Amino acid sequence: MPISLAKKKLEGKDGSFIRMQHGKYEAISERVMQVAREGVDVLEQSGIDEAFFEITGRSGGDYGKASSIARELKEKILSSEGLTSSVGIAPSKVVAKIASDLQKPNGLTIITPDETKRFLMMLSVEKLYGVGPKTAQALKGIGVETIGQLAGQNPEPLERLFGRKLAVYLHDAANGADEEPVTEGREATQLSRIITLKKNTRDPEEIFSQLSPAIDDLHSRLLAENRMFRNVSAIAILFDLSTRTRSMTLDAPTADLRMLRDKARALVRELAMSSEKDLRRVGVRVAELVGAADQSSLTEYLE
DNA sequence: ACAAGCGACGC
DNA sequence: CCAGCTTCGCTTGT
Repeated sequence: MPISLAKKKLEGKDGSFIRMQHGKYEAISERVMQVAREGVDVLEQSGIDEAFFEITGRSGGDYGKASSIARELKEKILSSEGLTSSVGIAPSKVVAKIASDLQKPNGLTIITPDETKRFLMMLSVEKLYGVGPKTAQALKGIGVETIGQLAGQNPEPLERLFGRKLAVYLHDAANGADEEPVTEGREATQLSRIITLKKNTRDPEEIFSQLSPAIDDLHSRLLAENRMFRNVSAIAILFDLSTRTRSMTLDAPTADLRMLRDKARALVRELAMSSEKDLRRVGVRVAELVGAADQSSLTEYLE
């Protein structure tokens, strides 16, 4: 059954993409999402300034109705926050996403099920969400540059090139057969901080001292969210932009700052000493987070 | 099954 | 474009 979806982007009144301090941006984005939530069935925030909406229920699958809903939404965001937004309505998330990018400042683009195939056909494969430079290059290697060409490919050779998951996704998406549901946002599964070193170096002490404030910052974020971690990583980006990581999993989740600092220090040391090249950026990451609402799962570890 | 490491993508 | 931050899939090893 056809589904209507939309996605919006925060724009200034003049249509320019707004830039401002981080906290402020997040606060505004949150208010916009709040406004939007009232007018849709399901809202899936993706990134700071975008969201997918499910409005099949409210529109009854009628694209005319869907477009009035979108117009109301845009109007509400404009009057309450002074921001324009660009919206795409389509039968699937992939197509809605492309549609929303089509007319940039203050746009509203509708692609009905009938139009979907034709709409996709002539577009470059890079327009597909999930297809970046590497995948596009690989596709070009087998003579595929448009979504139409991709739609006509056999799944098998694609699978050899890209693996099962991506191959199936590419095939479905190109054929407008993507049926990814719009899902309410989940909690983050990992948190990280990364910094750029003042000078490229591989001296462990120097690196750790520059990383130190970021570790503390990460920890306060954890505290603020009342969550614990069970996995710690150190991340290094070398001068040639390649990435190295060292990670370790703990026996049980913790939120202890000392633990975080000690593990991070050891991991950074390992990274720095095993690297043949100087490091350009370093970071720390915590993963396998368990939250306050999830605190009961702690008992599972103890049993 | 789990852990570690890497790379690609996107905002 | 870059920096900073997420998420996911794949591969290898135990």
